[in-house]
Amino acid sequence: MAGSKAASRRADAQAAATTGEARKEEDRYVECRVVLDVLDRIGDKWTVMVVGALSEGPVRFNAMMRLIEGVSHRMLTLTLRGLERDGLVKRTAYPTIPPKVEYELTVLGHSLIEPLRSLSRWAMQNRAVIEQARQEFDAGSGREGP
Amino acid sequence: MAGSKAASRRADAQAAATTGEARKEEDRYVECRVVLDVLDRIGDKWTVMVVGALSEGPVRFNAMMRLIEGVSHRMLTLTLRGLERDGLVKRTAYPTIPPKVEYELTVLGHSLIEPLRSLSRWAMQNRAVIEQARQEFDAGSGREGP
DNA sequence: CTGTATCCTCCACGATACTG
DNA sequence: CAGTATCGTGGAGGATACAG
Repeated sequence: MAGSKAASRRADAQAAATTGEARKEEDRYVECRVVLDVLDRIGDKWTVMVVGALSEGPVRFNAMMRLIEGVSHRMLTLTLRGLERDGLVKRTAYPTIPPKVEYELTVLGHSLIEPLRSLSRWAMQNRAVIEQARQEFDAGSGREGP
Repeated sequence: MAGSKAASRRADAQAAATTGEARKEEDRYVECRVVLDVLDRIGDKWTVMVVGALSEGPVRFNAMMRLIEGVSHRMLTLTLRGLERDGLVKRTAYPTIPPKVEYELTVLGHSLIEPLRSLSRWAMQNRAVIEQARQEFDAGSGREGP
């Protein structure tokens, strides 16, 4: 059957752009790409912590440094740059001495919190089940015969 | 204010376990850990694709290999192991010749799709805004004076 | 205080080959 | 067909030093 291979999806969809089938294929393809794109950003450990830290208001650079505990100077900078680039975080520099820079979530940034909470809820609800599954798996792997 | 540093949260919460303040602190700490734990699993590129591939029914190993396009033999195995270990995927081996192994989402695995869709929706709704933000950022960085 | 650049380490992942 | 083991490498991320 044509179109079963991901590599050919775009071509297939283009060749038969009017078909409902092809549109569905193409939609799934695009959706996957987009989700992956988002996950590349927010699936990152530090990004989650930064968003969490900013969720209740503006925070200064050094404050976050202390708040997040374990993040390196470099990674915090990079993470904030990434978020700023994507329009999720607003950076405000006050030209004082010493310099003072505040970071805060944009409207877009805040809107991300909701779906993130969705994941959070799932995680909290199922952490016990998962933990148990892990233990059973680790116990069962290696001795299933005599 | 005591407890502002993440490193001391556990100790603080323990020391004043009955305080509402401390409980809130501790809750946030645990929630963060748990979300990070989940993200370590599902934030991964291949994991998302695997869950997607399995979302509509059981699939055999080689079928996924072809379905996912780009995943290596090794990574697919590792990803599936991880998901199986966490109880998100069920592995069924038929002792035929040649061997036939089917993977499918467990109930727990299916329940993950919902929050994943939540993210997906967000991503689809805001991809244009994000893309524009990126272009503006990339354009603005480097020439903001003359 | 905030930001950038440099070096260096380590491990995640792909390629490959072998077994059941 | 499915799974495991081994090796080689690119790049992510920490440490550090310096600049504005």
